[in-house]
Amino acid sequence: MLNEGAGRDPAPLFAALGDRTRLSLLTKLSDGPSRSIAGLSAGTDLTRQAVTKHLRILEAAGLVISSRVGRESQFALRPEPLEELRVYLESISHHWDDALARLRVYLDR
Amino acid sequence: MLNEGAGRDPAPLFAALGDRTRLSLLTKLSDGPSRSIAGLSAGTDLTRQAVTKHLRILEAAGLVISSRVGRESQFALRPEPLEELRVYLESISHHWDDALARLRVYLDR
DNA sequence: TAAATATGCAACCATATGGTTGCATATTTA
DNA sequence: TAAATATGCAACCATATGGTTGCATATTTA
Repeated sequence: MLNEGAGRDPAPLFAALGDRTRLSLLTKLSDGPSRSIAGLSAGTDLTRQAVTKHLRILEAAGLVISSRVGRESQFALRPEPLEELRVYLESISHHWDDALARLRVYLDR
Repeated sequence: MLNEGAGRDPAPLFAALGDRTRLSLLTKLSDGPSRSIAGLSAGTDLTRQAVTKHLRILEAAGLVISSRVGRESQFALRPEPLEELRVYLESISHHWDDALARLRVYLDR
């Protein structure tokens, strides 16, 4: 059986990524330095408050970090969890490939 | 700006993975051949109906495929979407790394 | 200092989500 | 054929989720 891994439960992380708006925010933040809430809200059809909620969810998942700079809140990407998930997905795929290989050996003999 | 990619919107896929029960089902299915609903429900503290709902969600996301065999429904993993997501996560991380590199060049000059 | 800008917080809302129970139906198996 | 097994479908429920509006507060800027 596939080891669930030493890391934390990946489900909440996937859930944090399971929203178009949040993926879009991460994409914007992957583009360069940190941005303010107003900056991230511009161009969206959502209210600033809605965007703020999404940012807090991303922050709770560890996908972004925020810091107050003057009157604005700056958000920046934290890529570590993305890497964690990448490894996790890879482990499932590999485990599946191994299982298929074993099955093939079994069928061919 | 990071290209959203030629593939479909990854948000629904992430959402499908954003649940402990569903991740656990995928893990079980990555272990080997297909299993019936009853087989997948055994050992869970959920009802068979709840597990069925999760399986249908995974199926709608393309993460598993089902086929009726006699009186039972067999479910098997479909690893392709996992690979898609892996690539997607990788692209965000890479994009971020590139942005950081550019920033560094800018600061150092 | 007064006006403008950038947030934070709370209360509310409609709908989605994760589960359950109850009952019908299709296949096997004794 | 009768009992057991494996599902499917529907109706219901409590709570989570994604958004909004309204108003207060902290910083800048003119």
